[in-house]
Amino acid sequence: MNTKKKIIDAAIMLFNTKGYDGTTVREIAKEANVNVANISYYFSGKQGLLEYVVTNFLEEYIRILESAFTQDGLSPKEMLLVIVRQILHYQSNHRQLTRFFYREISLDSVLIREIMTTYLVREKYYFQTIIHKGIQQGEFQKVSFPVFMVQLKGMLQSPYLHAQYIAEVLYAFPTEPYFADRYAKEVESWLAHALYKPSIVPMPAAAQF
Amino acid sequence: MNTKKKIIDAAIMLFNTKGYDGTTVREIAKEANVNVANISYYFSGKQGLLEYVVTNFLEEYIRILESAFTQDGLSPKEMLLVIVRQILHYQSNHRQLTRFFYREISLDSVLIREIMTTYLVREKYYFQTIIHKGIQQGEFQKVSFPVFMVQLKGMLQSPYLHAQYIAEVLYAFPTEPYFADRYAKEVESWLAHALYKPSIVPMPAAAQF
Amino acid sequence: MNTKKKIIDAAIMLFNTKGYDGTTVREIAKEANVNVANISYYFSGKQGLLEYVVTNFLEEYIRILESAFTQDGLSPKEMLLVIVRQILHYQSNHRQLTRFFYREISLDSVLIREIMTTYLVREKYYFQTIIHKGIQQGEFQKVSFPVFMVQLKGMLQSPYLHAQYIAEVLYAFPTEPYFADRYAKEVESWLAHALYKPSIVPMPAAAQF
Amino acid sequence: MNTKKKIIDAAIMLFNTKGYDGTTVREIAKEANVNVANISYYFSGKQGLLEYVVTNFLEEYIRILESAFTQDGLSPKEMLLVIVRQILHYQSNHRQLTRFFYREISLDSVLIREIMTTYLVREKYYFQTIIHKGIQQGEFQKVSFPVFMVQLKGMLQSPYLHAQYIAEVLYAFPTEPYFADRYAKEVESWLAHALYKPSIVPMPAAAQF
DNA sequence: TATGAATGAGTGTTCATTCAT
DNA sequence: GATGAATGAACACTCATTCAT
Repeated sequence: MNTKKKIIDAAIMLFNTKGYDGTTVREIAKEANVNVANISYYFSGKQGLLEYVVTNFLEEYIRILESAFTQDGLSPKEMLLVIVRQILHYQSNHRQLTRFFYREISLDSVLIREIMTTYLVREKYYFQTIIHKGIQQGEFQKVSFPVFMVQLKGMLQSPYLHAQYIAEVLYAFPTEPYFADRYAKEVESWLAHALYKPSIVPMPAAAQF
Repeated sequence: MNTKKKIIDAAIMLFNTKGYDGTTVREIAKEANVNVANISYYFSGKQGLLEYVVTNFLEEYIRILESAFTQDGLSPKEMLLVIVRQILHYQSNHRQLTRFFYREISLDSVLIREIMTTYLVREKYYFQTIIHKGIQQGEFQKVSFPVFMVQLKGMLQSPYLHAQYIAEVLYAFPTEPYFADRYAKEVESWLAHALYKPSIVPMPAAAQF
Repeated sequence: MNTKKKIIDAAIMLFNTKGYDGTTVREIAKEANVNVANISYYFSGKQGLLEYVVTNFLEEYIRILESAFTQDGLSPKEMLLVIVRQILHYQSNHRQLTRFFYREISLDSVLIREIMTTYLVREKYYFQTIIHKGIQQGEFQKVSFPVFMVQLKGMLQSPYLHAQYIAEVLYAFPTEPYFADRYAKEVESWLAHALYKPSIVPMPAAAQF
Repeated sequence: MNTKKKIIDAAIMLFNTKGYDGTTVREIAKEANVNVANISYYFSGKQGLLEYVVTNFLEEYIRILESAFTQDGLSPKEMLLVIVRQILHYQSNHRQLTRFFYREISLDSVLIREIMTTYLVREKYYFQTIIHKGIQQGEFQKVSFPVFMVQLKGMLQSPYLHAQYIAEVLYAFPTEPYFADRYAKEVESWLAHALYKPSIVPMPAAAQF
């Protein structure tokens, strides 16, 4: 494996474990088994490494939204479902990066925010368009978009932000399919409950057991 | 205002804004308008200050659970509702502390975790007992407790973890009653949907508009 | 016991154990069970406490020299013997202070030196006068005074400077009479050998066993 | 000259002048004309620098003992004489290090002591073996080994511990050959007097003038 | 006399980064 | 590309001391 990749992997692992400020470039270099100076060489410093990692995550995240959004023949309901499923899937394949990202982005770091804003505005555009279309087409109820988005984000990020709590207090295993599937079902159930017109509300997920 | 209190307030503000590792004791001292040495004098160092702040938050949080739990004549459903409302209320009165706490606790800091574990285990006990009682009494459906807890935490914490996003991207105002009330209603709606027996599921909150 | 005395005792103990620079006023105050501010109050600071302690030691030390020097009817030989015995006796009654003093005085501290010089010059005067008188009167051989003084100081101070070494490596007990007496005899034996005219050289102490 | 060496030299000079605790790393760095961080870089901190310097001194010291000890054809008397002369010679070539070392070792620093003990035990072994052999072979009188060692150490170290006193009070010059030679002769004279069988006691050194 | 609160200066150490090789 | 040496700035913390009470 090449130096650049080794640095990225080590950085994601350590940023996740100890936070960005709590991680030193020397730790990253040691974990990656490369010389410290390479971090400045490849990413022009620690900040650059963070931006690289964050940007990569966001690129992929937006790609998911975009691809579902531009897919033909999908109703708003189906589109939303595809997005939620793919996001959950992508996140579970990049657990460390996801967890780090969701924690660190809430920091008021000016530099990170400049990168973030672009992507978050695009994210908002996609979701808002889908929701509005769904309401116009009568598929969705009239919901408050901000409230819906905050709830959705909470639902999607919670298993990652509480990864340690889940394992050490609840004794559940977020990495195993059972928990992930069960959680995904509940999210979809909430989605149906919160958005869909009453006529089409399915039985709550919990009631299916 | 006395020195100790000034330090605590400045610390909560800065920890929230820049994270624990991203905040220096000198910044805290400057913000609090006191001498740096006082932080070590009163809290035996930066780490001690963090522990003090975190412990205080948890004490209050557990007190809410405990008080609802020991209140006579409440059904599981009512108990849960009281708890959720009081937590949301307490959180909105301590926005900065709440936001900082929910972000920072996910870090693998050994020292913090020792404090955390005690409280989280107690928190689990209260919720688990309520849920189990509700199921036994036929008020609640049979739900997976871990999955429920992760969802609940996501719901309760999301407005704080995304405070900046809400303000700067969604242009909503989490500090104003409208958003808070609306959000609280949706959380209660989700709670009803996820937990209550189908027969008693109310119309979705969104449908009421 | 009053505050001042408690501070002095604690200071001597700690200065001896950890050195002057290695001891903090807070440690002294804690050991003495008094408030820190009292040290500044009674001795105008740490430096003042040191000077007080050192001065006291030197006062007593010079008093021994003076008293033997002004005693009537003593030959130089007898005078020297009285002095050596009394110094050894005084030192063994103030082990910690002695040990600390002999170590710390070699430091090039300007402030301490000002105090020291006065006393050391007087010390030199007494010894030099005795030695010269002894030589003139034919009791002593013609010795180099500086060389003699350096040797004498080495002999007198060695058990204190190597207190720990004696106990932990040689497994001897400098505090017990046996070692002290034996050591005193050897010092006197060396004194006789180094100073006295050949005709009056006694059998070496060691040969008496 | 390279950075590491420059730091060592500056440290020895300053440790000798102001003591270990009285010297700051910044002073060392300034004296050595290097950046402060280099001290941590090369010696992992101030304590490490001390250990490095002390260890080096002890290594050389033990080497002297060992080399005389393993030299063929030397009687105990000759062996002791060789050792004493070489130690005095080595010390006079490393005056600052010697002086600092003899002063600082008497401090009860735990870390330093761990290093010391090993070497001091070996030192004891060499001297004890020589003395015992000398007694068995009838060359030496029966002396108390601990008392002898304490006297010997006093004799060997005194010129260094009182360097300043010698210069500023006695107006002698310990660095010049005259004083050093004269002092060495007296030490050897004491050695002969204290150890050798009466039949072979030479005239006291002082009597030769 | 005696004290707890508070301070400014200075402590050893660690930081991300640079640069010649 | 990659490295070890070196740096200046910043870090948390401790120091002796002061002062109102």
